[in-house]
Amino acid sequence: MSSAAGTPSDCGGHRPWQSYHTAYTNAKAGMEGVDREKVQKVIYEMSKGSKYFENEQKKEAITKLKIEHLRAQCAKLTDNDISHFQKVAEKKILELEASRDLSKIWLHTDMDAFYAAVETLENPSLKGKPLAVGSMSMIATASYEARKFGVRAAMPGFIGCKLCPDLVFVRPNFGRYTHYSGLARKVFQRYDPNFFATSLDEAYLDITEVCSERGITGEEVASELRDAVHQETGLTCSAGVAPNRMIAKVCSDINKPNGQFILPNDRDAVTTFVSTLPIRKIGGIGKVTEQMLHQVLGISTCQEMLQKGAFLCALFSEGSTDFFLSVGLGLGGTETPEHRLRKSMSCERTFSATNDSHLLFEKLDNLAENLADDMQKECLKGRTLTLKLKTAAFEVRTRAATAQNYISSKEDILIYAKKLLKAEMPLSLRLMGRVANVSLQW
DNA sequence: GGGGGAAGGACCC
DNA sequence: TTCCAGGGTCCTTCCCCC
Repeated sequence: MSSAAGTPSDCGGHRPWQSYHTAYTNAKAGMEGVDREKVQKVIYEMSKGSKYFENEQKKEAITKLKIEHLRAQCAKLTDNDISHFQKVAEKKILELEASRDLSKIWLHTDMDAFYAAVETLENPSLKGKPLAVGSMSMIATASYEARKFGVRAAMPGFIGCKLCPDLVFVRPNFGRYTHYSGLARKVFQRYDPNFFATSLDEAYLDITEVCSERGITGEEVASELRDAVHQETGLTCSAGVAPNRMIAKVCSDINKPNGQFILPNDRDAVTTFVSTLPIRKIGGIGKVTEQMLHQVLGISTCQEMLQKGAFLCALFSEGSTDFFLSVGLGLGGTETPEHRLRKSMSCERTFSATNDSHLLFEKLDNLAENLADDMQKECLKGRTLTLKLKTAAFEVRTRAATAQNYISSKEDILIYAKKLLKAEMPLSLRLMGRVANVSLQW
């Protein structure tokens, strides 16, 4: 059995931890020099045998089936099919290429280990310590000192403790983060009044105008902006500058923390950049898509999307294909999207698993109250009430009901939520939550 | 066929 | 000791009804 290193056939061998990939296995900034193998092993040892682990395996198996299905479809393609789809792909690539816009300069900023940095700023005694913002069940952000041990966001705290016994925990304090986020956004505003934030610590700025008005380069704007953010907040951030948002986001990660990377508005520079760029770096390509593209078509880098264009056209929907080929060409959004309204509001809580129906209905009552409060604060009403359940085995179920009229009160929410929960009884749950498809009340 | 509703997933921070 | 979150968006598939 001598297959190429790193191929799927390595799975399930004498080093089972190598095939156990969680959301946080992927390398992140600050994780260089971490003994990946050792970290993997700890994660695996602490996870195996748990209900969570079993559910992950079940999901893995489903992904494998999907991959098998795609491979079978691929094998069925005749030479005729392939040359047909080759033409389709070539036409599509030409169209996409024609739409390339190199006239805009986009900047993506990302605060460095934001929550952890804020906590350290507020409590200097934390400085230099491996810090996790979160709890034993989940880490929201890890400081760079903690990342050296393999600790990172989206990892449960108890595993973080095992990797780094001196890990210090701080509970998230969203009020603080919102405050500092506001200070940073004031700076962003000076460079692009229409900037848009994607979270408390990330934003996209169209700096085309500042650059031309002040006769400065994107690089100069980036360092000036990062200085200003540091001045105003005491926090550092990283930045990426590129002709579109997709690439700018990738660039902001390259010299993290407290760094920047500039890609010039030049077609060759962009295509060279994506020629070796791993597809997983692209926003929207996650663990599953990465596996599918790699294990079915052998695609690892963005450029390989173009080489396999015919197969992408043959196997995936038009929307997916357009996206994949755009990635291959290094294309991304260049126009500021219009402001979008919120589409849903939700509230969910995890608790120790129980099948006590009295307790479950009590929790439902609390959730309904919280959700109603939140909705009324923002003057929102919704029509579709979705009850989300997570069983003791980590299986997620959603059950939805649509009301005649728009609702927002606790009582109205409960009418539908109780009905949906009753229909599922009896069962043992560890999480309950609700999502309401909302519409703005005028 | 198309639109709306329901269920499930992928993905992001 | 603890034992894998909570807030979103968008997409696909299926089904029903017009």
